[in-house]
Amino acid sequence: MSISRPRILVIDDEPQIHRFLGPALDAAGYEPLRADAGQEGLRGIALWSPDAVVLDLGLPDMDGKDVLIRAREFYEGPILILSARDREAEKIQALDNGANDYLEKPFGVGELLARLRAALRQRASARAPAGPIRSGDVEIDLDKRRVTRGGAVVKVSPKEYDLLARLALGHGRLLTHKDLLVAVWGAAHATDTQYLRVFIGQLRQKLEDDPAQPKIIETEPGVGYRFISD
Amino acid sequence: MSISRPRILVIDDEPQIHRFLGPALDAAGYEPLRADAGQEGLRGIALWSPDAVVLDLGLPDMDGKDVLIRAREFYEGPILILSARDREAEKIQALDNGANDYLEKPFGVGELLARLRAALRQRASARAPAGPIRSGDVEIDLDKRRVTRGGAVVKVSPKEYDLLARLALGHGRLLTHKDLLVAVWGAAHATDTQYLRVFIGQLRQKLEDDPAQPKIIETEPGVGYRFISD
DNA sequence: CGCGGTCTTTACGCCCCCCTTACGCCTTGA
DNA sequence: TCAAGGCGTAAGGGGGGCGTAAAGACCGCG
Repeated sequence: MSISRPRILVIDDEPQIHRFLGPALDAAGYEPLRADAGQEGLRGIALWSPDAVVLDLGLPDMDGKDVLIRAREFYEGPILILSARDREAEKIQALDNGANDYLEKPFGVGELLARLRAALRQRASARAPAGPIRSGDVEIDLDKRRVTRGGAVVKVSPKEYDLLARLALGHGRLLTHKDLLVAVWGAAHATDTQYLRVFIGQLRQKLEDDPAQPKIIETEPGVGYRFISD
Repeated sequence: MSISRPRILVIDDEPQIHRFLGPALDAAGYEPLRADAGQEGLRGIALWSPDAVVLDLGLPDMDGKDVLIRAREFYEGPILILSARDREAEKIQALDNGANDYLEKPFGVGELLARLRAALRQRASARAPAGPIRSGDVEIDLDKRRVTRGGAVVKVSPKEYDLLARLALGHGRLLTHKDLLVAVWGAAHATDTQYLRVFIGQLRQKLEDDPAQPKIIETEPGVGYRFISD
């Protein structure tokens, strides 16, 4: 059983949805996260790796269907769809695109929470272990959004933290340049690998014993980077 | 992965439901099983261990809610609830009693099938992912994109890795020169077999005990190469 | 308006990866 | 026995990716 509360990312452009869903999730023992558009939502999934996602299909910047498809390329957790429309074809399409459930608006918040519980239940065993991620004397506490080294707090800028968090969530898996760029800078900068070189360098200066011989953030030439955790 | 068609048990006392759901499931590639009452349904789950269950809450002999609870004592597969009533409290109760999904009647058969696919899908993806591929003391972890030999990490370049991964995925099958060249270098270099000789040689230098007597990557003269896995 | 921190952009040297060429060995068949 | 072709190995050169430094741009703040 994890110590921290399950994180639920709500992707919706309507403020009133957030206004009543946020407190409801909070009261039900979850930690609500908020995104108001598709791009922001995708970055939220990549950066925070929530335990479940609630996605409204009607978004201002991109089609909710595409958000779903893109999210499924790297996210395996439960995704619940909200939609005002009740066309059956849309339901079928969403479910076949990887959605776990589909609710029509207006919906009862009790039903939403119940469906969320049902979706989380079957993923319960597959949940990522909570707590800080360690690599040598470096600790990354995703809940507190804090990085320490040998117990002392390391000052990291927002972008540095986002990049480090995304790497740490990989758990030794290789993350491609594109993965990292899209997660931290958005899809518009998916090829600006120079950003990565600069920020990876800065992180190594702050975290590695010998930045020229990195042991925490490894380079996989031509492909990407990986975070080595204990 | 089962070869036979997924078995779907439908527990419902209304003949017309079976009459149109049975053929629909059959046409969608499933093997429909039928039960007309609660007791019979529970026996069916225990005897046939279906891949999923569709359960109507309105049954003649016992409350559908109790069928659900009893079923969950020994059955872990997906259970979809059907119900004529649309009381939210009933939905919540059913979902919290272990149901995976809940549909109100009347429902579209397309939606039911889509929700069934969604429920079966995440069950399939919950299976353990394939582990690393082994050959002697060499391990190739396709998930982490990492190659080790006797536990130590082996440095491989992108092209070397692509080639090795393609070979390893063959699982002992012979892969022709053309197969490998197209996979790694693209169709434009489908005849540059010298590329293969060089890179196969480099891989053998890094992986084989005696590169002159290869045991991991075998040569099939004039045809191609094969990867020998345990 | 000035200032500090952060992000972006440019510049540059180094190293490694990929491709290429060369050559010797082996097998095959005339 | 000799020629031919496929295979394996070695070595070098060109190009591009990587790391690093540092300057310029863009904030929020006082």
